[in-house]
This record gives sequence, C-alpha cells and structure tokens, in this order.
Amino acid sequence: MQALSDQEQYRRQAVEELRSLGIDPFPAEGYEVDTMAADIHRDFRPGEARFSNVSLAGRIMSRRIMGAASFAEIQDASGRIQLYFKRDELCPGEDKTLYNTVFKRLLDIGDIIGVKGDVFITQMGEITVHVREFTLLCKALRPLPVVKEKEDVTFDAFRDPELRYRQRYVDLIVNPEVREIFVKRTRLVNAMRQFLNDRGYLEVETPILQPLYGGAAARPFTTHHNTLDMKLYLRIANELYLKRLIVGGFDGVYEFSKDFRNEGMSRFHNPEFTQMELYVAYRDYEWMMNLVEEMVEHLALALHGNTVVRVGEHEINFARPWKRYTMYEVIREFSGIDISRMTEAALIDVARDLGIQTEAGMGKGKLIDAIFGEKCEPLLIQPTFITDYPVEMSPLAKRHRSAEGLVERFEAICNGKEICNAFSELNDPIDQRRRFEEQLELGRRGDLESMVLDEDFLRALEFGMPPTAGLGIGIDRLTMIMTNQPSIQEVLFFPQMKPEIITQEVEGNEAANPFSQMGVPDAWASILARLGFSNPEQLRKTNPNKLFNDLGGLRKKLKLDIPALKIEEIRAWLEG
RNA sequence: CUCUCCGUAGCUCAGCUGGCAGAGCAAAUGACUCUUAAUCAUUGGGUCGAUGGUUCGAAUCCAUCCGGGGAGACCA
Repeated sequence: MQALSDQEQYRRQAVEELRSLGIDPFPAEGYEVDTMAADIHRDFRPGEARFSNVSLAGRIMSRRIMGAASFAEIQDASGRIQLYFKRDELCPGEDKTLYNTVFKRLLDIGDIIGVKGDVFITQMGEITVHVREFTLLCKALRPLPVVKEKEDVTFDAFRDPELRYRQRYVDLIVNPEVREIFVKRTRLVNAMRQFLNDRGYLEVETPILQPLYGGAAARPFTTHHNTLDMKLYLRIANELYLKRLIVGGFDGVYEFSKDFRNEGMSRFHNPEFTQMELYVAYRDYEWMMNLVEEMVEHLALALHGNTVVRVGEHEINFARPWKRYTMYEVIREFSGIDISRMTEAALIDVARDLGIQTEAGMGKGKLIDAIFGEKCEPLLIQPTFITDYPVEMSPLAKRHRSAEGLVERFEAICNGKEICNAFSELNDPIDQRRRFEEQLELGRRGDLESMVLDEDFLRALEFGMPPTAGLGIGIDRLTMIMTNQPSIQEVLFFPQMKPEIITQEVEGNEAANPFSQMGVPDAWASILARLGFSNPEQLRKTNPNKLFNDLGGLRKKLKLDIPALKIEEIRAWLEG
C-alpha cells in the first residue's frame, strides 16, 4: 500500500466499507439501460410521460453536494447528463446510510453507476434525471483528472501529450473532442469501404508476416518463427500480394492494412500505420486518378457534408477536378529549373545549388524526389496530382506510354504531404526483373531502402497479369486532414512510445535473487523485481542509463537506506 | 542522430536574482434540500525526472543521463 497516493488509499478503503455494507463494488450482473444521455437532451419536453421512468448508466464526472440533496453528472457513451439525488426520497425511513454513507462518502468521481428515475428541468433550467434508485456498477480505484468548464472556458484541461497518449483511456473519458476524432476516423474508413464495395471490389486479407518484404522503399522490422526457424519480416506494403491476386483472376481487390516501417518517428510517421491499397484490372493510372478524386470528395462530403475542410490555417477544397502537374512541370514551376533532360551528375549539382544534401547512394530517382520534396511538396496545399515520375524511383510502375524515361505514376499531395500513391502497374516480367536488379545495385551502393528481388512475384507475373491500376492511400494522413489534427499521434489510439516503467507491488520473497549471478546485491534485486524485472535476460536488454535513472528514483521514493548506485556498477551487471 | 523547450501534489500550474516546497481543482472531516468551475470552514497530501558536482545551504547554478513536446536529418 506504500506506493499508493492518499486518494487511492481512500478509494480502496471505500471498497472494503462497501463490502461490509453488503454492496459489491464490482458486481457481476449487467445493468438494463433503456436511455442514453443524448436521447434525453434531444427529445425531452416537459410534461411528457416518455421519460418518466428511465434507466441509464455511466461514469460520475462531477458532484455538488448540498447536505440532504446533491447534483452529479454522469457520462455515458453519448455524453453527459445531470442527476439529482435527494436523501429523504432515497432513504424514506430512519436509516439514511444509502445516501449519507454510500452516495456521499463511498462514491467518487470516476465510479460507474446505474440510475433509474424521471426527467425534469431544474430551477436553473437544466435537464436532469431525478434519481429514485441507484446501483454501483464499478468502483474506480484511481482518481480521474477533473476538467471543468464554464462559458466555453476549460479549466485544468488534461493536455499533456505524454499522459494523453500513454493513458488514452483517461484522455477519452475527459476529452470528448478526442473521442470525436476517432469516431470520424471510423466513419471515414466505413465510407471508403462502402465506396469500394459499391463498385464491386473484393476486400481481402494478405500476410503481415512475410519471408521477403517488398512493394515500397522502406526498411522493415524483422521477427523470427520458431518452428520454421526462419527470419520473417513485417510487411511494409501489400502491393506484391495483391497483384498476385490480380494474376489469380480477381479483377478488383483492396485491403485496409496495417503496415510497418522501421524508420524515424515524427508527427507524420508512426512505426505502424494504416494504408488502403486497391488494384483494379484493365484500368490505368488516368482512370485511377479520377477514382481518387471522386472517392476523396465523397469522403469529405460523408464526414462534413461539404467539400471544403478547414485544416490549420487553410481551407482545403476537395471538389473535383483537382489540379494536375507532371513531376517535371511542378519542379519547373516552383524552382524555375528544367530537369527533364539532366544526367545524374547534373542533378547532383542542381540539388547542391538548392541547398539539398546529397549522398553517394542516391540515384536519379532519389535526387529528383529530394528536389521535389524540398521545393514543391510543402507548397501544395490544395489537393494536387503529380504525375509521370522518373523510372528510377518507381520500380513497380509501368513505363510511360509516350514519354521516355518516365513511368505512369501519380501521387496526390494535400496540405503539403502525400496522401496517396498510384500507378499503372508494371506487368512485363522481364522489365520487372531488370528493375529489381537495378534496385539490388542501389542496395549495393548503400541504399538501405532499396527493394529486394522477389522470385515468386516474378513467377506470378510470368503467368500474365492484366493491365492493372494500383493505389495506396494513407488512412492516418487522410484522417489527420479530415479531422484537422497536426500530428499522427492524435489519430492513432495508441501511438508508439518508449516503454514506461510501471512499478509493481512485490510480495516479500526477498530470499530469491534471480540476478545474483550478474553480481546484483540482494538489496537491489528486490527493487528490480518492483520495476517488473524477473529474469537476467530481461535486464540485459535494458538501457543501463534508464535503469540507473529508475533505480535512483525508487531509492529516493522508498527512502532506502542504501547508497546510490554508480552507472559503472549497472554496466558491470549487464555485461557480467 | 542534431538543435530547442519542458519535467514540481491525483490534474493544471506558480516558485528558478540559491535561504523552511506553494496555489486552484481533486481528496479527507464538518455545514448546507434546485446546484452547476456550487458555496463556507478545517485538514492531509511531494522520487521538485535521476545521478554527480559547485556551495555553509540546490526545486533553483553546472555536467551527464532518463522521459516527453517542437523543429530538423533520415524517411512517405
């Protein structure tokens, strides 16, 4: 109990007191709910019988106790509603325990209760449930941050991003606008799925664990399968599997997929993210551009009833048609330089002149991409298609039907960021093999993201794939735009973060020291156990500096009478 | 990986020209029968992120480290 705050201790005591009064703080049975808070706010009219006996359930969010009568608010999935409790109605006889002790003293903000009663309007004009009967459904052992509001001013808002992301459940309880972001995200996905189903495309699922990774330029995560004793990769894209399905005779397949890329993290990049990839046979990239315009316009309308969406300082209009530039055109437009006939060496000079860092591993494609990313992309706020990329940066796209050295590819840029990427898919297996081999060469030059050669995919292409248009659209980034959020962490329930150490209560089995062989003294072994370490392997994987920091913290907190550790001692354990 | 800002009570934050750790909310106890950031009185609550240094004395100054935000690098 030592590690608990005073408020947590009070709540645990309340659990015991409730039990001694014969009230189960965590009852097993369900609670019959027939009304939501929002129903009452929307439909209640004074004098109507319809809300004379309602049953609802939710979490207590605030309380105002005035002796023998009280107001409280509960929050259910639809919102909040005020409750009115009156002692002498809840406890008509001599025994006032239910109100005085159970409600006033043993219930807290954060507890979940069910109530039955009738709806009325208070003297202050607020729609309120007059409680005739209440039931504790779950006692909360931790206090909730209390956020208050008056005349649209919020007090003590729960805003710290670290706490909000690590404890998203708390964020969702106290910040209703956060909840709304995720509801919109799901509505966006549903609208997109409906749009695709209406056109007859088949939603499919393909492997996340792959013996080879491919379909994008990115570094993968690796894992290991014990039975097969082999290395597996987490997919970076689903492209190659979906095209195998087009070979197999489906003529429109799509997948909403979690993809994994082992790269830097930022407000636009999370190690795992969601894409929707779509492949349609007998179509080309021109057709796909029209589909993307139509689909994204449709999503904006489905979410906002309007094609204009406010994003930060900008108003973005998704109404068709969107502006279209070729890659060379847009670079000429924004930098004044015509790079269409330049060699790799000339491009390196251009990049240098524009102040862009170049590296030995960069081929022509990466150089052009760098120039575009630096000089054009951030300036494209309204949805814009960029078409016809250099062949070097698009090893899976079909050569352009008329322009030498280019491929039939487009990206849609919006708010300065790519939201999708699509091409006429390369279906010439001989060309595809050559392009993979060029990627291998880039890999030898040090490009860690170059693609690997997938023999089975080539075999599939050799059986023949119809001309196909393919699309990948980033769901997280689209959601950021559609919900006006500045970072990807705000549209992911649980963004990736460094692990947090949670201290545990440990029973006094100090005799066993699993770390003794590593040279850890018994006194510190029990502290390690508290930090959740149970075996030496676990310990060895830990950053010694962090361990040092955390052990020092616990030593101080528990006021331990042992000298502080030195970082060298911890290093010695981990190496020993 | 680089730069930069931040880390103080359950939450939001003040204190930072070194000198006994503070406020509001939340909590405890009491008063109060339509309140709404309810009100009033009393009380408790702290790994000042960690370690080391400077100092008679460090939340405050310095160094290293941990965690996080922002910007960049890398990258979609």
